[in-house]
Amino acid sequence: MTQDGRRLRGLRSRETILRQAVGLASVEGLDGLSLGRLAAATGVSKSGFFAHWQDKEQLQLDAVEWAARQWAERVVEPARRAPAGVRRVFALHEARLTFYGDATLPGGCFFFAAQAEFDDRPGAVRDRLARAMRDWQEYIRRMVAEAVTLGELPESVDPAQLAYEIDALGEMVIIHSRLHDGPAALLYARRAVLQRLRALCPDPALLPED
Amino acid sequence: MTQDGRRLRGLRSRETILRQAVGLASVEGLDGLSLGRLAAATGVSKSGFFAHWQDKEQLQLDAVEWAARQWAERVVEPARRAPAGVRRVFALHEARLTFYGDATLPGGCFFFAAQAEFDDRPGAVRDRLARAMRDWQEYIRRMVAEAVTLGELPESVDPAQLAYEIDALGEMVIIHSRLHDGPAALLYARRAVLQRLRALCPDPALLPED
DNA sequence: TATATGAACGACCGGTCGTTCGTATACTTT
DNA sequence: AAAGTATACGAACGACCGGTCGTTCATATA
Repeated sequence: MTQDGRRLRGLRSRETILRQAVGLASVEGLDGLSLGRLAAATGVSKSGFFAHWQDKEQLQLDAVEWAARQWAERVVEPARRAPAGVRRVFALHEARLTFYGDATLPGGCFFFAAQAEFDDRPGAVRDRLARAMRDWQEYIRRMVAEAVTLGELPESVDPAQLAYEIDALGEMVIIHSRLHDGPAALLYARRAVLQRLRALCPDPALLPED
Repeated sequence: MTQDGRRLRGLRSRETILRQAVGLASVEGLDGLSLGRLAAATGVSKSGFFAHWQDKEQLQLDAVEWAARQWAERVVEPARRAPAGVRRVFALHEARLTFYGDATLPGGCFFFAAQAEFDDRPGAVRDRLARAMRDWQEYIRRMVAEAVTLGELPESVDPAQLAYEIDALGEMVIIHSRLHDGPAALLYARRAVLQRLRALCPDPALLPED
């Protein structure tokens, strides 16, 4: 397995293409993104794609994979630096809002655009997106359950219920900020989850006041 | 300006086309919907559309109008039968969930699909969708403010904040139910708003327990 | 040095897109 | 009855779609 400049070059452009694809897909959707426009944006010829992927769907699947990795690095990982329990739950929510606020992706959120597009379109991409959503939802639930175990949230809390609320309040920032409220949507989403957690937590001092 | 049979026929097919267009757009998006598929679904020839609309964008704008009227009839209007105040706020939320649960539109929600598609695409359609969203958000705020006036919600409530929460928790039912939770998403959304309102309301007995 | 391989290209395929045009027909107005 | 108008059609358009093809070039291996 010696070093091969060709493969290295290939990996590099593969990475470049996927990064561009995720960015563009956050705006135009994963299917709305055409190979022609992606080619223009990356400087690669349209036919050059097919040296890396056998068809558009394979590229889409790899784009989902890339976006999932980015989400793990930029949202999940930073939140792990907060102490376990209710603070980590809120840190997860805040990390997402920071990710949105930083405008890392031009369209705001890859998964929002992709899921809205594929929720009614059966196929491998939809299945992969559904899995990503399940994993994410499952992760929030686990953080909530951990907070319950630590006594920082009451036993009466249903982790699935709270996970839905946190995700919904966070995700809708995309539409609201772009189409209506502007940056205020970030504040609404932040405050909604914060006050919800503070109301539940036996020791609200663990969380910021506002 | 009598309604001759000729014009009547025109109005009828216009209505048929718009109904179909809104239904299809709730699945494939407002732009993802192609005139060819719309023609196949309505039995009208592709070129026949141009007797009613000068181009696709005009049809899209009329589709938004049609969807807004449907929303007013199926969501806003039913909620007006509930007594003003916090009960009407919750009735509004419940009417939306009923609309979703009844699967009136095959894709769940026209506005969700359309807004996710157009939030980054400047133009007349985006502006019209933004106005629809502003009106809807404004309406929720007014209902919340009314509840405050009636003393059924505390003065400390920020109507814009609460309106964001109610809309976000309701809207995300579309993605969650289709891609992840199934019907449970409806329950999560219902309970989230119900408990939020009950916690705020000085007289929780105005609202159902669960 | 000779051979093999991966990356990338330009040209081109059949098909679908939104749109235009000319035409036919049914109804309304004069 | 004649003229005008609204509805709808089929044929055809240029642009773009995803995808295939044969080829070139740089690099790696024998």
